Amino acid sequence: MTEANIEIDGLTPSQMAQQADVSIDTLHYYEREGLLQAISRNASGHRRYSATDVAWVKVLRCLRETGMTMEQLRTYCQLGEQGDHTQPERLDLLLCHRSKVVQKIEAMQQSLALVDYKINFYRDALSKKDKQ
Amino acid sequence: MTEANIEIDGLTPSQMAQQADVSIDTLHYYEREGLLQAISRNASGHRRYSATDVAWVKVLRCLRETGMTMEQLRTYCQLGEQGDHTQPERLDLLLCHRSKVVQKIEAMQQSLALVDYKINFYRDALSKKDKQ
DNA sequence: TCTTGACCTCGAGCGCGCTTGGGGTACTAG
DNA sequence: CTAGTACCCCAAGCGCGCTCGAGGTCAAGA
Repeated sequence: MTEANIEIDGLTPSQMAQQADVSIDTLHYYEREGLLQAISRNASGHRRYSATDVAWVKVLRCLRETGMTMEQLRTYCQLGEQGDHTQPERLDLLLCHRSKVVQKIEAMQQSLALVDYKINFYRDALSKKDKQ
Repeated sequence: MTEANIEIDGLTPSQMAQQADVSIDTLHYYEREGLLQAISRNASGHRRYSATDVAWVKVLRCLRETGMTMEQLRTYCQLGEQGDHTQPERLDLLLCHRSKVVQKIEAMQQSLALVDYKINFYRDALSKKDKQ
């Protein structure tokens, strides 16, 4: 396939994997787990991903990397499929996630402070040694 | 054992677990993995932890929670045991970890921005619906 | 004396999020 | 016609960081 008709045909699995920065296996896994809906197929049954799919997988990765579990992600997807009337629940889910992310960032920053403290300790110790 | 002689005898495993906010199993695991050195024992072979042990486990947890692997933690401990001449290596290890933590915090903040974007999207959508 | 409960050791098991292996199909270039 | 490559599906496997279970010791309290 040439690059010319990507917009019409969609991305091949390997192109998609590259664009979304995940492995093909992970894409299959997400599909199995209900995180990706109705990926279109070409005549020979091979997947063809759309630009929307790319964007969605990036969102999924973003949520995953900030600690959202597969379970929660599945819930979020299912709510999306049920239509606009689930928006309040989706908002709740995101607010809940948001607060966890904020907590994590704060925890990381605290830990960073300890790491910095230790770094300074070693720097001091080493600079004193140098002087001797 | 009364609380009176903790300073002399050290903390029991359950006291230690509570203080350091980890399970007894985790303490044993860390010991097995070489992250805790020479935990003292009482006459009947039961562990008695010192205040230093508490502090050290807290450091370990802090590093673990910011993504340092058991492997790296083990290296760090082993360097510590080898004496002061390993301080430069320990400093390197912490600097390396520090930069990873900074990266993670930045990634989390980026993800947070996306989550906020989506939160605002739902809020807008819902407030528009309310007006109708 | 008996029970209870906290501790001991060792090895196996678990949960999560992928990842890999095996066996098959389909299109393309030489 | 053949080889190569990209894909398909399914089920099993893996790596990490714990966590649990079984079977035993020990000491205090009823």
